Amino acid sequence: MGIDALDGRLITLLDREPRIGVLEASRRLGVARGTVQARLDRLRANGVIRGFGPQVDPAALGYPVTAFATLEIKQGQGADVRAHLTTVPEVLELHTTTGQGDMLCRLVARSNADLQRVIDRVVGFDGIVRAATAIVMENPVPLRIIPLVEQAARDT
Amino acid sequence: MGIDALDGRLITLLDREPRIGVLEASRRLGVARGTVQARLDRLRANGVIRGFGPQVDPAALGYPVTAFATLEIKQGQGADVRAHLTTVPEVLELHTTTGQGDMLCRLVARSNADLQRVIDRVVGFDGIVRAATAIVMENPVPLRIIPLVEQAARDT
DNA sequence: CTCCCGCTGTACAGGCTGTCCACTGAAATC
DNA sequence: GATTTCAGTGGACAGCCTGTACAGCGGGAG
Repeated sequence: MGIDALDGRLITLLDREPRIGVLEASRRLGVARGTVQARLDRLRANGVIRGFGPQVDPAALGYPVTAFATLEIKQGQGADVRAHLTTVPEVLELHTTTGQGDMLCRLVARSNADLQRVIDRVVGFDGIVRAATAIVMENPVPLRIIPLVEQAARDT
Repeated sequence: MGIDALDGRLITLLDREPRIGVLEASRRLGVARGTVQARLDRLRANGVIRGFGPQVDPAALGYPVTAFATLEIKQGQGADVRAHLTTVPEVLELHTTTGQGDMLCRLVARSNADLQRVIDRVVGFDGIVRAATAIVMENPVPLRIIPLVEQAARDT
């Protein structure tokens, strides 16, 4: 169920150079091509690797502003709020968290001014009682997974 | 600088089926292969597509618990705190936000009990004054980008 | 009206993928 | 100690895709 050192090295390698392909990866790792192929198949089957979709940068799309909004939800309105937020393209992510009907969502906007429009659209819904927004100024640690992969590989 | 409808369709297609490759994509989109190749090159050059790295699921690695922690930082300790959090593998993401020395980070852990260990490690650092943690219960909208891509393509 | 740019269709060589097989070595089982 | 099982190895094959190049075409900009 976990991953071993070879799995870890493989994932790390693919993360750094996704274009290399199975054959080149086997050369870099010093194993047979079939081994890499089998490992990859297993990692995908186990759900460890979900896929190799394109990583799109919202900033390059014209949405350089990121914010996190904490939403307080009226009792029993959870499903409606979820459905509402799903329809807003600027909502990149939504979580329900511990606490009284709280949700946390990640937003992007074209500018600080545009963020106001997005927030209005997000909170302009009956089930939402209150919202607190934190605008992101810096991103010292962009979403990463490699350190965790190496930790998981070490634990084996 | 923006993207057009074809770019949008291409990104959406690659997001759904990353394995298809340039030739198959050109067939699906009804354009010449060279066009897809040129579009992809441009999207990567513009930074719209950062890469095609593997999408790893922390839960499948043995870290099914996610939490968000808001940290209050002592004046002038920002850099030190960043350096500290960078060394914690369970910190997947770190942002500095508006407000007095506030940071927001995403954490994962092996269990709710293990989350305590992670939090202790995160906040066990001088520059951190206070921490508030919200544990994720559900994830109704997983990190997504396609709706935004389609919106950006429409705006052209 | 003309230039420029992007798209098309085509061509070519090279390399990679998917798949199969027999062999080896080590760990687990009896 | 002998055997079964499993993962990895090295090799082979056909098929397809990639990277690259080039000439022709059409529309938009000047």
